[in-house]
Amino acid sequence: MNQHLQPVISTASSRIYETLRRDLVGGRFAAGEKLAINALKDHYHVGLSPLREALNKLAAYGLLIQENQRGFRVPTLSRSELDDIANMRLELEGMAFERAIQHGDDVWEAELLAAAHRLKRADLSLEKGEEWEVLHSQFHRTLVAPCGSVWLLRFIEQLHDQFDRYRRLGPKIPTVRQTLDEQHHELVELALQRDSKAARALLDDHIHKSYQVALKRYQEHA
Amino acid sequence: MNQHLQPVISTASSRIYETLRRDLVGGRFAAGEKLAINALKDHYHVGLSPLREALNKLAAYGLLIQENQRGFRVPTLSRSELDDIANMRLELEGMAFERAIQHGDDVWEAELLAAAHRLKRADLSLEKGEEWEVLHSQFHRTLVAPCGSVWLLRFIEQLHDQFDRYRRLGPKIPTVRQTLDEQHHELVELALQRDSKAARALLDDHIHKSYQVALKRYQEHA
DNA sequence: TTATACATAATAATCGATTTTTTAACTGAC
DNA sequence: GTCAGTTAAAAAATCGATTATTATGTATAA
Repeated sequence: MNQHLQPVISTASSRIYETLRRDLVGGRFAAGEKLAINALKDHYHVGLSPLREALNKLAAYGLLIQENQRGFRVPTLSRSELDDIANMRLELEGMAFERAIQHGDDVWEAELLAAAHRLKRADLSLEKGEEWEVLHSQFHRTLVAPCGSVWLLRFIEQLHDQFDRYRRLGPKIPTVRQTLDEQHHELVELALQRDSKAARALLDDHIHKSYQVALKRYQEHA
Repeated sequence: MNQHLQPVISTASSRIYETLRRDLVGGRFAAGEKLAINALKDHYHVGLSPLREALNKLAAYGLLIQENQRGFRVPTLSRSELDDIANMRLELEGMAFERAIQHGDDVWEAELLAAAHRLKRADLSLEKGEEWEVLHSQFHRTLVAPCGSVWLLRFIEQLHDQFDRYRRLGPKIPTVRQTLDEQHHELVELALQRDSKAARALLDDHIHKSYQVALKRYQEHA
């Protein structure tokens, strides 16, 4: 069932990479903050070499800024960047979703239903911790998975991580969240009906509502 | 004049990164090849730490494949991936060019003309070495620069590097190349006239012709 | 032969220490 | 007091060596 049995073998470097990625996306570092490498080393109990390799990867991925001779910083947040990210999500995820609806087979349909179901269970618990976040990412990944473009999927993944830096700034807003949760199931419905047009429209709306949430977070954050 | 006076300060890590990026894009490594880190270390005269940091960045960027406990490999080439990359270029560069034409100011117009002029001088010399490649990249970067989206530019840059792994597989084909060279000037023309529609159509054609070249290279490569 | 277990060589990953560079603190002249 | 120059402390980058893992070779048994 587990499609990527890759990380059975892990290295210190790959583990700390994944940990730091989660923590950066989850907002456990302040935007603009300069990372004290030695402090990180102690905090995460890793050696300097694997830590630096992870930081280099995160910088290439866009979750850190690297400046020669002065280490690594957490990227700052800005309204204009949030707009940029949300717009790119609209374009790329819309494109991918339409293609996925065209190409997705019955295995995909089953995976979609499964992903939506797992997410709904987590929705109900109202305890939206890291586990909900994982299921939520997984759901959106599944939605576009059979789009046929490896690079498109890669870019979308990257944009999601960037977007979540804004969305996860503050505490959850239950009322808006509920609408968004309901849309997940409607997205599956339209996908199964192969209604590209309506599906894309709903996804656009979904991303736009998420954007409103993220923007609110960002503005209340200051 | 030089807008990014950033890499005045460089580190061993950033230097070897840039060198390896160029060599990977320029096809100086065989597709699928496993990199012998020690050999690289000797060949490029760098230490292990900066080399590994560069390799990690290149893997995150997509120019290398990293497998835990078994180092780094050059990604293989495939028809389907070339198709994917070319399609994504069509979508993203088209989008970016249209936006650039909407937002670009008179400074952009001047830079466009300058970039096209420099490229033409290199075209004429028929000696299309690394210098031509740099000017060519710079031209295409300028074309889309004022599109307003940092992330879009980032993705396009990445796709260009990936595309060039195919385009630069074999020797130049003068006849096709000449058509492509001429299109560069026509692209500037249409951009200055702010004719989004025609400009995008020509860019589509330009990318498509480049794709044909890259595909030929790839097929003759085997 | 073919397969399996073991030993050996090669390579990747990591550690601990050193070197280099930047940042902060200090000093004295104006 | 402020500013340039100097020194001290901190941090980043790099090196050389060690450890862990994988790949290779060889001998032995089925």
